Amino acid sequence: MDVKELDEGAVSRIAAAIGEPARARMLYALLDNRARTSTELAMLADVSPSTASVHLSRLKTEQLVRVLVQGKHRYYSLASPDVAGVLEGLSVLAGGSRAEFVPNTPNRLRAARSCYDHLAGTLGVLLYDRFESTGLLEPAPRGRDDSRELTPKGVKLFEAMGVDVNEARASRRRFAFACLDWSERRAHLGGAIGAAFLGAALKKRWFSSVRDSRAIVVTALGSRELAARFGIRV
Amino acid sequence: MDVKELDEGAVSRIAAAIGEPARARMLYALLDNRARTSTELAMLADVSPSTASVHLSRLKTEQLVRVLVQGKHRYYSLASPDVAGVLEGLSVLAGGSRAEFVPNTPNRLRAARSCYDHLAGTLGVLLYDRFESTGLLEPAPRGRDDSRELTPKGVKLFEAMGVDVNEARASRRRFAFACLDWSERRAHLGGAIGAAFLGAALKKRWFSSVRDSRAIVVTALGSRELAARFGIRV
DNA sequence: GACACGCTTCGTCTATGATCAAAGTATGGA
DNA sequence: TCCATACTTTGATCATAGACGAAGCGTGTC
Repeated sequence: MDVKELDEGAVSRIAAAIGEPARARMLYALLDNRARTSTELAMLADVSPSTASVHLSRLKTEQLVRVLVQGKHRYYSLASPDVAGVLEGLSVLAGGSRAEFVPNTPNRLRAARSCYDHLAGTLGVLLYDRFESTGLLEPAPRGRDDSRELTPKGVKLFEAMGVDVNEARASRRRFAFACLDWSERRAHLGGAIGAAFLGAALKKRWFSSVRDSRAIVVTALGSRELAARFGIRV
Repeated sequence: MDVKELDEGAVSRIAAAIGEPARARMLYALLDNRARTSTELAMLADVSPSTASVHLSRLKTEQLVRVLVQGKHRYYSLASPDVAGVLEGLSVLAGGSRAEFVPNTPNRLRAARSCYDHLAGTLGVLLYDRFESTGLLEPAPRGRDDSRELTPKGVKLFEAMGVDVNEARASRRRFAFACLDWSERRAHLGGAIGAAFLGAALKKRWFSSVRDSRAIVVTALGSRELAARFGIRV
């Protein structure tokens, strides 16, 4: 705990805000990192628009969500990765005693997990850093601050490993963005291209997902290929 | 999210259990990793014993606490490090917009934080592993499963760096135990000796604490001393 | 200006949960 | 066996919060 005395009142208000089933449904609906309108969230939470409005007001007051007003629409999204982290932590608790299976492989090979459908964790962060430092990834010329774009070199290498970059680009979701990793406190690659990368790596058996877990393991083949193609040693 | 569909009902019940101020006070009182009796928690939460009993029953039902019965006493403690992690996450949210100051030093020098009063985070885990692998730390011959003991070699090295091992042993708290680090999912050194180690390292300026944060930075001196005395490179 | 849509606010009703005192149960010590 | 202590259970009371329909407000389109 920080030296400052904790305000349990603030903590309990936040927890209570999450603790109402309708609000919980709204928050978890926002975990996919998309903004949603009040009406959408009302439907997802299975409450009337007026009820949803009051709930969203409460979530906003507790700084769990933020709202972007565009004309008559109000787009709600999670306020921060910290909020996502707490929701994730709570979902781990809700998962009960199903302890995560930890395979008997070296830790460095396991320090990854999937974040929704892309790679997070220590490995995800490492790969993101290397993509940027080796000139495969760069800030997108326009769009949100965290938007990213593949360089021509990056397109080439991703295509070479089996990622259909154009398909990822054509996707309705964001192409690439720096998804702040909660546990690592740094960014990993989110968006359609992040998902495509993970999908291709799994398909080529560079990575292996651990059963009943979001943990991702790098295979021996994956180590070799990442070193040879991307200059990344894991 | 795991492939399995999340049970928002379970999540909201857990969050609601935390969300009542009296229960929140009890949970945070348990964050120091000590077991406390029902009567103690009633006082800490400022409610009557009967109210406390009902609240503790609720926390037990949601698997946030566990109870050890000894005679007529019931000792409550947090059920798991995951629970502590969620409480920590909620306290971060409750801290509001006071973003953690991130100094412009290499990440590997910052990957540590204090857990209560001992060292956690990546560095804490690394040190723990090295203490064990270099024969400074071993499972305690008796006591709880997670109890640890310094070997004679360990005592010598800790004394040499300024840690009063006997004072730590005489402390009313546990001497040493494997404190499961939530973010790293592995153990770091908890207990009086863990606190003494961190205290000595700070005093000798091997480590430096980051203002307004629980982050701990390894100094250049610290890197050298850890390498020379413990064979640990960070 | 009129109309439709998205969303908020208001008023009301109902269910739920926190509270404690009193009574009950289990344990330990004399 | 009796008494004290720790804790639980029960019953009653009260406050709070979630629910929605109706009305109101702001925005966009024609």
